Amino acid sequence: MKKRTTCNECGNDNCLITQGCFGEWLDKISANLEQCWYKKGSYIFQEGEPIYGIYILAHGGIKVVTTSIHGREQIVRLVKEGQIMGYSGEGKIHYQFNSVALVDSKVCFVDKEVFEQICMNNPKFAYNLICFYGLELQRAEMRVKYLAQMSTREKVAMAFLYHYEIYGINQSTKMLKIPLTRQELADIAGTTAEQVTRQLSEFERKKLIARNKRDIKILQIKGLKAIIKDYNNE
Amino acid sequence: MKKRTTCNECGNDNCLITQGCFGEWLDKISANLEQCWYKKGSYIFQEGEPIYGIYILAHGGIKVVTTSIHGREQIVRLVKEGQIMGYSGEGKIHYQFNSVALVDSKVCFVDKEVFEQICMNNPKFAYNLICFYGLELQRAEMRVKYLAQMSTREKVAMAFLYHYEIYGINQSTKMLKIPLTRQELADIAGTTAEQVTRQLSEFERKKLIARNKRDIKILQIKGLKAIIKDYNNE
DNA sequence: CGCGTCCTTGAACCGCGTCAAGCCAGGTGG
DNA sequence: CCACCTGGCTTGACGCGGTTCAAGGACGCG
Repeated sequence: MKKRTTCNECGNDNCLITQGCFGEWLDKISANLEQCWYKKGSYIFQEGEPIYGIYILAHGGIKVVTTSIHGREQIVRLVKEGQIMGYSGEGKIHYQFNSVALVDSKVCFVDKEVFEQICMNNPKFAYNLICFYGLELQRAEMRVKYLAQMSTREKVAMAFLYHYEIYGINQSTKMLKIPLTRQELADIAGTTAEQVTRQLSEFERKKLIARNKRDIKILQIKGLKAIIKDYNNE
Repeated sequence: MKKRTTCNECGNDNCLITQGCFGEWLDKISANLEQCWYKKGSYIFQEGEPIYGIYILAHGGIKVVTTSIHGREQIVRLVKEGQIMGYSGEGKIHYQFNSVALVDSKVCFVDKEVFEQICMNNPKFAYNLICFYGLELQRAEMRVKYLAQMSTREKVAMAFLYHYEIYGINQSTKMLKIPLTRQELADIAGTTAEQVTRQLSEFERKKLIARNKRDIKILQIKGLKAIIKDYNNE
């Protein structure tokens, strides 16, 4: 087991905790935090399990995914470092989704009651969280729109850009930081792996991307965005 | 212009404000609240407009909708009385959606700065809002899953149940409280009005619903839910 | 080397979106 | 009162995009 870090030591600038909680509260949270490392492919939580608290992704990458209709999977969200997952207010008491590590990941867990206390006593944290949820909700609503109405080509481009926005690229190689399989891209786009392959071949022919074995390099972000007529980033 | 009501007089049990704010804050909010009545079909806000604050639906029904890809519209959310719409944290400064009254509606508006103050000084309100957003986010993510993978029949059943869950039925007539056109149902389901008609005929043949002119009566909720294999309400 | 996994490409089927025509109810005006 | 028009609803026929099925290649691992 690797070494445990406190919130003060963590150094993750994007963490909602360290951005919104200060002083003694940081110590209190650190004392009540559980940290776990998950190997690539392992589950953080699964559909149907009771909800005991929230998870914060400290390091790595995670997909939130549903075991799904007609045997297919659907990735409903990609989680970025510092973001929260698995909490849903007081209404639901069981997870509706699975959460799977895309790469080896470090995750912090906060108990439900502690979480409520943090919200009630750290207004800055609560406000930041409200903003985060607001944005995430908008993103989800945009995805509702996209999935409902786009052609396969647009959806694949969209999945690609979504992945790029969340995890970014390795500056030196220009390759996507966290590689996804064709099937995983299809699970984001809401289509099949075959269609993803076809569209990627198409994109390569148009010099928008380059493929080296299984790795993908983005050549023209603008070209990809142009595929989706009304894509907006702002 | 109809009479203005304060938060103390409003009597809406579901309002996030009255559930989470108390005493002098209720007075302060009332003093800073703008109330407007919107006729059926008119816009509360439109895509591209700057965001000055948040809207709370006091009475009526509202759809959040996008002018959309390939000329079609997509309803991304139905808003219930007491719920919040139009806020998205500090990142976005323009609305990404249109908001349209489904029936004559009364809406309260709170300025951005006032809203931030409310969040920072009413922990109960902030916590409730976090829970609300968490639930709404889950709902949106479920819709991502549904739209991406369901057949048209399932999507229409889904749209129907969604509408039913949000606005409910008139207890005496058993008709849906807020009637939607075929096109609006299609805009929820992510399909066309023709498909909605076909599926409704099908549902009628199976005695799941009854149609009287344009009004729809639900006969068997369970039957509709059964169409969507893994529909869960909990 | 053999096996499993992932990727790629082609071919065939079919669900659903599109187009078109007709129906019904409500509104308006003569 | 009827004639006419308009907007929403219904149903049928057609064609295309995308899913499915199948076969073969590339790569990694024991």
